Amino acid sequence: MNKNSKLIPSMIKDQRLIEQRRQQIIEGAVRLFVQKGFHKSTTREIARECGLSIGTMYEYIQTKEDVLYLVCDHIHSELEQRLQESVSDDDTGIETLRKSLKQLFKVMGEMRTSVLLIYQETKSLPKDKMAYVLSKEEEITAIFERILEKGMNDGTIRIDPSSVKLMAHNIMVMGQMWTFRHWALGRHYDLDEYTERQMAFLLGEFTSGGNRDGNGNLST
Amino acid sequence: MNKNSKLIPSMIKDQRLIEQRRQQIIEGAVRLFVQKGFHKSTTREIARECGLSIGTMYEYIQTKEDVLYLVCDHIHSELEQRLQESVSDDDTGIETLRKSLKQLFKVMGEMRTSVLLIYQETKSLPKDKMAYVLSKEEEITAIFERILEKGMNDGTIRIDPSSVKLMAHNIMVMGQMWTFRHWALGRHYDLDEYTERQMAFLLGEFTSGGNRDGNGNLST
Amino acid sequence: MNKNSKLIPSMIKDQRLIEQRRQQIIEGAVRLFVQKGFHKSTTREIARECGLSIGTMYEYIQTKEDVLYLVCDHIHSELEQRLQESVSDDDTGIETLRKSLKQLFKVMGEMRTSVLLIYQETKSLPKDKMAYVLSKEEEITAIFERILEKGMNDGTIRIDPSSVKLMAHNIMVMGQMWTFRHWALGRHYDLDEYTERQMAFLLGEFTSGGNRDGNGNLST
Amino acid sequence: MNKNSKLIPSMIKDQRLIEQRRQQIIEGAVRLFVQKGFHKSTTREIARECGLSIGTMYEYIQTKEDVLYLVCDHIHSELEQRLQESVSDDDTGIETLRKSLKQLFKVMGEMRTSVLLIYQETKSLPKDKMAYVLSKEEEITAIFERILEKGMNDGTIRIDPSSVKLMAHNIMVMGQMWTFRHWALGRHYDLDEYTERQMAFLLGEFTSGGNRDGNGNLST
DNA sequence: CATGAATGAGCGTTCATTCAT
DNA sequence: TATGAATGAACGCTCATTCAT
Repeated sequence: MNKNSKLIPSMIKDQRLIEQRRQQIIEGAVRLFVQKGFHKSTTREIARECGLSIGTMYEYIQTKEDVLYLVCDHIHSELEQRLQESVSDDDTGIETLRKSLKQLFKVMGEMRTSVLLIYQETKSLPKDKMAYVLSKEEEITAIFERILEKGMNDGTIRIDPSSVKLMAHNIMVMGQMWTFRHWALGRHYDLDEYTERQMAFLLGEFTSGGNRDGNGNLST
Repeated sequence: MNKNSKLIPSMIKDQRLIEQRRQQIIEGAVRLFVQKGFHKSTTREIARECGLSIGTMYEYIQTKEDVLYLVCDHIHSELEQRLQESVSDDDTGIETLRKSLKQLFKVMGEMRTSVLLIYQETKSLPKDKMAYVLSKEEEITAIFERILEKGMNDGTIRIDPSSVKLMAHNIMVMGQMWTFRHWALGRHYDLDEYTERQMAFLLGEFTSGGNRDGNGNLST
Repeated sequence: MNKNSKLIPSMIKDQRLIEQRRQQIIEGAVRLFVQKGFHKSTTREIARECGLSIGTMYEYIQTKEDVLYLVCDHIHSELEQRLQESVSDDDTGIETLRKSLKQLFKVMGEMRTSVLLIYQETKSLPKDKMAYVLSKEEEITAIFERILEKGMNDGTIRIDPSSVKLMAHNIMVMGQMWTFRHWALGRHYDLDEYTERQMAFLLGEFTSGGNRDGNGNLST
Repeated sequence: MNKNSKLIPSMIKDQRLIEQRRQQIIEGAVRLFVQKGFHKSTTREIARECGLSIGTMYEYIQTKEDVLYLVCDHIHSELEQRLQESVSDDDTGIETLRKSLKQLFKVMGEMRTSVLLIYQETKSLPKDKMAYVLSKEEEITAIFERILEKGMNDGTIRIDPSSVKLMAHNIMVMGQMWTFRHWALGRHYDLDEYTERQMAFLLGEFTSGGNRDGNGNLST
């Protein structure tokens, strides 16, 4: 992608090759980082896992942190794409929400370890790259904001407008929770149970109104 | 504390001194880790920040990771204690919940950077220490489990019994969210708004019943 | 050599280069260890003496102890080879013994400081490496066992069969003695005198019979 | 002993106490050094093993190497004394030799690990202390020189006068051999066999004459 | 384009020794 | 005399990065 070409200069001219090699790097690095974490993985190990020589790898990146950025960006992209897939213009707001939530939990189940990875290692990114990754996180969150707004517009979702952003974040966090609290949640719930319960929790809020006061009472 | 004395042996005999120096280490390390993170802080920097020589610091710990454990354990302890403070036997379940949630968000506001720290660095702990820290995290979560159960027993909270654990985790995560999503949330909400909205969200669930199906509809 | 490649892994792929650099390391290390001993030599000093950077040196070894092993093994190999050279199938047993003893003392004279080195530092080797070095020491000793047996078979050497092993060890020790007692012996004897006297001592035993009892009397 | 008091100054005035504490240090240190060697034993460990605090220990020594010296000197003294015990003016030369050799091997059997210790660690002593220890080694060797001379004078031992020193060293080395080659010798001989064979070897030489030429032939 | 040997600053950790109490 | 907490120079070793081939 062009943005990466700008954020991460390469010594190589052939854009095709860059794309291909970076894909290799991402795949190897994800495998390794999921196992050992970013800090405990050496550049040599990353290169070996990618099937590249260390010298060749460095033709396509500038620093080890670039690898982490590539990885985070890739996972985010996959996440975004798969969430976007579940959104259809033909559905009502609540219907879209229902489908996208299902998809969210499904995807979090399937990408559990890699989502956990970006969750834990984003902070190791250099300032500029981190800002980029966080902005992507916000974009993904915005998918849910738009769904909520759609539901508000078509009357299928009731929610205080100023809470839309927050609820979108809540949704995202409930998805990620499955990855970063799996050590505890996984002992008590399987993904289906988790999905059903969290959806009930969220959808209850959106259908009952979200017009409650701080005490949980419906405002009149 | 005795547990630390067992988990982290010291060369020093005087228990008082160990307690005092470790407190020094924790304070210095928190300051530094919040600024630079665990991995980018060197042992020499930690020692300097604590006002100890590197040699002296190592009389009170065994490895750099021990410092991280000390820090995590300390923050957890403070967290637990402050949450526990807000729990009174005299209140009804829902009342206790309301107070403890208020306290949760208040504490997360005040300890934001240090809670974020343990949140991000726990994974860098060695296996045995990490297990210990996670078990503490579960203990804290259990505070909310007990509150929810109390409310169920006195009829002030309605919730599916099998969802108690999950909701306790949801509560904890909503608290921590303020620290790890503050980069986004902080631009749109202040802590009071955040508190009020999240409490409304949670208390709505608990008072309306939690007897909804996966579509958010109240079961009949 | 293959055995070293297995005992001491290297990060470098080119076997030629490994051989060459390890030779460099051995030469520098012997020079240094002879001067200062193993413990007082730092890895940086070793590297400097070898003409390598510390990083480069560590591409060819894993630990400082590996250097010691390389050194011990090299000296042993040279020792073994030079002793083996003096053994010819065409000579009688006693003749072979005479020649090999001469060679032994000659070599001990020429390799005095380096033999002293392995003699003093072998004990600093890690368990597995030490076992290997000691087994090599036994192999070298076995050279003399075989010579004695040859002489027994062709009737030129008389010795109690059960003393063969011991006498082989005695021979080896008389060789090494020149290195580790040189501080005293060297003040009274030169190498030629030492050689002649020790040979007379040993050969006297082997020609007169070795059939004496514990009192030194010839058994009848 | 006075010599130690001069070689190793102490902060303490009371000579009795010095003697006693140093005995403590020697006993603890020998135990430790035999197990782990000098270099791998820390001063803290030595102090603990002696039942002294590190501070107290340092009141009676100046450096860690002093401990090694104390140990070497002590073992040497015991060795010397026990050898001296076996020498009686009433016996003939050959008789004295026979008894002292028996005692030598007996003592080497009993003090095997500690003799090995001084044998391996003497080289780690600082120059001046090492010279002192080596001079002690020579003194002990001189015991055998005197025995051999006695036998030459009373006609019970035949040996080339210029070989006396060498044979005394040979005797000493045959004694020490039991300690530093025990890893190999011990698999084939027990101490009694070793003693008998080595005595036969030595006594054969001394009774047959030692008047052989470099080829082992008796000179006419 | 690809390679991998070379580099050295910098890391975590140790431990002989001191000295205030 | 006895103590043990404090010290910091120095150690062995790592690893991201470079660059000659």
